Amino acid sequence: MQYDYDHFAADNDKICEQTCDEHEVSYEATEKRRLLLPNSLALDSLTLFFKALGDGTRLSILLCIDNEPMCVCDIAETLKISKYAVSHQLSALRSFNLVKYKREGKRIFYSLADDHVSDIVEKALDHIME
Amino acid sequence: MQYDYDHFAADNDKICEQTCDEHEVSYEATEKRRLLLPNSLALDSLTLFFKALGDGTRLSILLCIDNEPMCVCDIAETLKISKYAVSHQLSALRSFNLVKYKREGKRIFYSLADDHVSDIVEKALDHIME
DNA sequence: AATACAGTTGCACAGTTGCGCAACTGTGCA
DNA sequence: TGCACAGTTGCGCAACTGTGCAACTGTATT
Repeated sequence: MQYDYDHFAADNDKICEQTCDEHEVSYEATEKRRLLLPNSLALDSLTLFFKALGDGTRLSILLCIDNEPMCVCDIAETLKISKYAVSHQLSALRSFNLVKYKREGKRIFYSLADDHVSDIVEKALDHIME
Repeated sequence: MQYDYDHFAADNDKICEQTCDEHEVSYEATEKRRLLLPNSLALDSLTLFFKALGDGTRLSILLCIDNEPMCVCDIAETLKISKYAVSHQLSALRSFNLVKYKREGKRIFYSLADDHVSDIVEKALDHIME
């Protein structure tokens, strides 16, 4: 997970030959959608958000701790993946404010940062199921 | 965009030493959530769905054609990216049933396959904005 | 103090992804 | 039929990503 905020700003100039005639693109944006114009910061945040969910390991970790706070060790055990993978991905999710955590003795319990993730997963699932 | 449906099934066995004691993970899944157990097919579809949205080019294409159907050429012009990039990414979005299209003369007009995408983007935006 | 366990992190590397290019298909016009 | 435009696609490469390993930190127990 890298934060390529300048991915878009880069070389907008040297676009190859594209000569479609009519460019009266109306682009009537809604209030919110106006924030998501090309190259906007909001678009980048949104991309990063979906990118965070767009990985099997991260997504199953999120679903895993949605029920109840869990420690790294139990997450690894439940999902049958190594503690290294879990820890790496939790650090990615942390840097994204998608999870919160608190230490209890030797264990560190992770849980979802807020309800948005569950909501969005739910909605996405509706889409998948048609 | 690759369809690594067996990514999870692979080597579940050789997990490294992880010896956290209590594994009474209750896992009280909701009706829908039950579909998303680790290694399930639904989880993979969900991952692929978010992966599709987790790219700046694809996401801005989707937002672009959300307002009105657009041809490849105009999308490229509007977003200031090459027609190759647009075409490659549209093919990814197509293979995911996120867009539909119809030919009109030489042009091919792309539009969103359904309303779910807009909804989900809207919700995700709420999350981003806190 | 020493030991053990839970978790993190920098590095390395295999695997993946995005897209430019050249070459292609499909459509319409002269 | 030939040409021009709109769009697609296989290949290749640079850039990125996921995770195992070794080495580390933090906490608790002896």
